[in-house]
Formats: sequence, C-alpha cells, structure tokens
Amino acid sequence: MFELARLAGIARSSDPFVFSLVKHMNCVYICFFQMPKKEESEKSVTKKKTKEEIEAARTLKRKLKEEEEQQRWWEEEKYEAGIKWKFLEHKGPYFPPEYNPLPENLNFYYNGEKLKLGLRAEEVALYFAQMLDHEYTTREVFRNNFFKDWRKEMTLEERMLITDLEKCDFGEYHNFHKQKVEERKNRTKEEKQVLKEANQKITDEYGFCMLDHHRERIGNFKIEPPGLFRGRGDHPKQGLLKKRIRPEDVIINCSKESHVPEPPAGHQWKEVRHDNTVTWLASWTDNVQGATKYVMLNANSKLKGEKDWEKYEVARQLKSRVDGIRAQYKDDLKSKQMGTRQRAVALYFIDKLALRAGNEKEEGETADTVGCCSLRVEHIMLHDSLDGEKCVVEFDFLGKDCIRYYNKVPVTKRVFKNLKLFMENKQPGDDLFDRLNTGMLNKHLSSLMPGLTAKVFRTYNASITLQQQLKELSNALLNQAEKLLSYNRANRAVAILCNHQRAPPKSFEQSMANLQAKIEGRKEQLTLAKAELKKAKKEAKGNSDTKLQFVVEKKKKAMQRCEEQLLKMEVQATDREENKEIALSTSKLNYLDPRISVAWCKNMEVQLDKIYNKTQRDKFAWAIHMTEKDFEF
DNA sequence: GCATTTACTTAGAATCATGTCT
DNA sequence: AGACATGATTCTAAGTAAATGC
Repeated sequence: MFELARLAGIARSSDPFVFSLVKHMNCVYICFFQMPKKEESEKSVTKKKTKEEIEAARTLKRKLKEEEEQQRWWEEEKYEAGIKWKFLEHKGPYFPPEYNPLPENLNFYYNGEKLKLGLRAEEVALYFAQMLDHEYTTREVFRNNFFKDWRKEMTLEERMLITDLEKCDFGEYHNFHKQKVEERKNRTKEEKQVLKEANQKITDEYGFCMLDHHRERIGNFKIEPPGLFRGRGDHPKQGLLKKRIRPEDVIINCSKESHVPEPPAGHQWKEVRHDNTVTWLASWTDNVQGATKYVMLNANSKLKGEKDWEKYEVARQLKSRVDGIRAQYKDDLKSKQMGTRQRAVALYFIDKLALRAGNEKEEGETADTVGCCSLRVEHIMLHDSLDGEKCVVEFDFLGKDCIRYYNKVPVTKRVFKNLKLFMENKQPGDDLFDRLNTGMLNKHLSSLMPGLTAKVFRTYNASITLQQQLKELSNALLNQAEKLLSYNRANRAVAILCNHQRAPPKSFEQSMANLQAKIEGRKEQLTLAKAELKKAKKEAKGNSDTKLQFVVEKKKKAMQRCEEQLLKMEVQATDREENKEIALSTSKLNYLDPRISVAWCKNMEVQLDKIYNKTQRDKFAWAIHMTEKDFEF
C-alpha cells in the first residue's frame, strides 16, 4: 500500500506518515495521512518532475482511488426482491458531437455532374461514402435500404434529380474520409495526449454514477452516434439510416431525491422517471428496429456482479438435480402427448448440444436465424447410419449472429424415431417442433426447479465441462506454459460446445509463419548449444579442473534455457493454431463460473493474471475474493 | 391464450492501445 | 523510433425470458 502511495507521488519513502484503518460497510480501508514535511528536506529531495512523471503519477492516483472504491458488495445485505437500488444519481448520457459540414471544395457528382448537396443529404451520403471499402456497400439490400432512407433526407430538388444510386459518385467524400483516418493515425504523441485527456474528462464526468453509497462505472454512457445500420448476416434492414438521438428521445431514470441530470442546453428530456425496480439509467428507442436501448452499469458493478453470481448458483443447483431431470425427459420421449415428446427431444438437444432456446422472431424484421425450439425441418438431416455410427442427426443452421452451426451427432434410437415422426408430412420450411415454443419449455423447466430455464443448461454444461477438462488435462507436474495450454484447451472445449466462432485474424497465416520461423531458429540454436555442451563435457572428462567443470555447468544451463524457450514457443504455436477460428472470450466472460478458474489457479500455482486480464479480474472480483482451493462447481 | 413490450445477457467485429521487434 | 502484431476495449446487434396488455 505504501509502495502504491509512493508511486502515486503522494508519499516518498523518506516521508513521515501515519495510517489508520477505517471500517465502512464491512470493508476495511487503509487511510494515509501524510505528516507535514520540513522545508529543508523538501529542497534537498525534490527533483524537477518531467511531464510524463506527473501524468503517470496522476493515473496511478486515479487507479488507487478506484481500487479503494472497490466495494465488497458481496459481503453486504441484499435488498428485498425486485428493488435494485435506493439511491441513484448520474449526469445523463453523453451525446456525440453535432455534424461538421464537409469543406466547400469537396464535390459529389451525379451522373458525372457536380452537385452541391444540402447539409442533411450530405451527412447521410458521407455515412455511405465512409463505408465504401466495406463489402456491405456492394450488397443489393444494403444499397436499396440506404438509398431509400437517404432520399428521405434530401430536399425536393435533390430527390427529383437523384433517382439512381448507380449514378452517384461519392469518390471525393470517400477520399476525404480516408485522409482523415490517415491523419488520425499520424497524430503526434502530444496530440494523442491532449485527446486522451479530453476523453478522460468526459469519462470522469459522464462515465460514473452514484448507486446507493457506491460510485460505479457506467458501461455505455455514450449515446450511439448516427450512421447506417449494420445488421449481421442477411439482415433485411441493413443500410437503413440510424438516426441521431436527441435529448428529447431519451428517458432518464434516477432517484427522486438525487440531482436530476441537466439536458444539454436548449433541450429537454423525453421523460424523467424514478423506477428503482430496474437497473438502467437512461433509455431511448432505436428507429431502425424499434428496440429500446439502455444505458447500464459496467460489468464490475454490484448490480451486474450480483446477478452474475446468482446465475452460476442456479447453474450449480442444476448440477445436483440434472440426473433426475434427464431421467424425466428420457421418459417423456415415450409420452402419448406429441407436445411432451417434442419438449423432451428439444430438451435433449439443449442439454446435449448446448443449443440456445430459440425464441420465435418476427419474420422480415431480422435475419433468418434459429435456435432449438425454432428449428425447421430443413435444418436437420437424419441418417440411419453415417461414418459407422447409427442414428446420426446432421444439423446445419444459422444461429445467433448468423453463425453457422454444423454438427453430426449420434442420438438415441428413441430420439431418432421421434424426429422421424416430427418430420412426417412436413415441408422443409415447417417447424420441427410445431407443438412447442420457448415459453412452454421454460414453464415446464421452472416447475422442475426454481429459476431453471433453457439457458441455464448452457451455463451449467459450459462450466461443468471446464471443470472436467481441467481435471483431465492439467496436473501440478506440468510447466507453466503447459499448464496454460491445458487451461486454454479446456476453455476451447467449452467454446466448441457453445459454437463460439470467429473470423480467423487477418494476419493469421503471416503470424503463424513468423512463429514457425522463430521456432526453427531456436531449434538450430539448441543443436548448437547441445554440441557445445558435449564438447565441454569431453574436455572436462577426467580433468578435475574446476574451471572446466564450471564451463560445463554454464553450457548445460544455456542448453536448458534454450530448450525451455523452444518448448514454450511450440506450445504457443499449438495453442494459436487450435484457436484459429474459435473465440474463447465469450465463454470465459459469460459461461464459465470464475470460481472454477480461480480455484484452478490456486491449485496449480498459476498467477491469476495469466488467465484473466484487468477488466476480467474486475468483473470477477467477487469470485476472486471468495474462492478457496477446494471450490467445486 | 396470445402478441407485444420490457429488461437484461450474450455476441463477434471494429477500433484502440500497448508491447515487441528491428 | 517506427512498424507491426497482439491483446484490450468499445461498440452495438442479437439473443433470452419475464412482465404486461388485450
């Protein structure tokens, strides 16, 4: 603690100081009080600090403050059901800057003719021009949607004239944008510093709120800037104009007795309400989807953390009841009720394959994706036998975010027979489970166990898989790199189960080749080191000269170091290769009970920051604090 | 009962910052 | 010291599930 204070520039090791322990809300704070310094010592010790040092001290001070503010909310008492807070105060959301018109000399051309666009048409045209390098702008749906909405922003004259997107030339706008990006990249250190400080100021003012007695970080305090809607996959609304949000669109939620945030000058909020049964601080309706967007707290907050903890506790409860539940749905496969059988098969998939529930969606409003309950006949193929296995179901469908789920799974005879039955006399586009939806499924699940829903199975199966895999893949005898590889592999098993994919990084091939080259280089070095060692040994043999023995020892150490480094790189290469198209972060952040990882680190003597970065450690502070070696999920 | 609305979690891509190498 | 790669952070879309409205 003193060390931190010293680094922060608020204390020097030569400074006299006192500290006291302050207990507040079950949390012990250490408070420093610096004693007044004497004049002479001041002069002799003081060295002119450079700008950087001052800045570094400042950020450290801030960090210190944040750490002190970190509350052990998990040791506090909980409110009655449904109440999320008793006091909430904040500054309202931060609005993006107004549109800045393009320089006069920039031109837009229609059909080869120069054309000066009005401000509104220009702004929306620029949104499109900025995206020209993106594949989006070549898609028919995107172009049509953009053009339709763009024309709405035009003056009558503009609209009369501009009737064909193909005849539009946004070239100068596009180049202007590219130039801006370039300039941004080439900013000097000083410019970057100025911008950083300005940003920090905004975060300091708008990025925090007071929730009960705690100062909490807000997750998304910035209003989403206007632009063109970028839906995922084959989204029917891609390219539509996402309009600028004004204070008049925003609902503020805060305490009655708090200082209500001021709307930007000349504006008013849509509404100010005081609803302490919800966690959001502000909300607005998005014009593209008609969905409500919320300003909420950061993941390290009490409200989010408590919910997260609760989620894993429910999943752990499932662990102790899952055998009975499985027996039940296996039994239900034989039910006389078609609905019950469909429910049983759906549950079998959700449990075995960690599929999502699959709510129904409004047709034409979103991309065509499905989950378990919304699977259609066309999404599965039945094989009586395939690759030497019997009763194989071949899945091929687009799930959340249009990520393809492709899997060939052997199932029990009874499940297989049921699927055949469900598919009888149906068209490819018909629902596989026509007598089932997520509401019915969840209602049934909650009758089996309080709090049980379809997604609890995903959480449970993910966490239990991590725990099992860690047990299987790692042991205390492995070296550090191997331990981490085993952790990543356990994590990877979960990511594969949950179908968390990513586009391979752009530079993947290159970086793989680079690493491979490094490995080759190291290998040669190792051969050399081995030869030298051999030589040294030979020379030292039968010779009691301590100098020669010393040389042998030195060569041996060099060889070993080389070997270690080689191994580390090889492990890294393996890890990277296996991870090419798999995203680990989603499962790490949302599905894996952090207590499993914390306990594993303790048992394996692996530093926690090897598996969780700072943000993740903040998010999982509750787990880090409460988890012992013997934790079992 | 259902469709709709609301509130919240989960998701991958894009962007930004930092560390490493030359 | 600049280029580049990598990891961290930001962004906001897209899910789940419960409440509400009719």
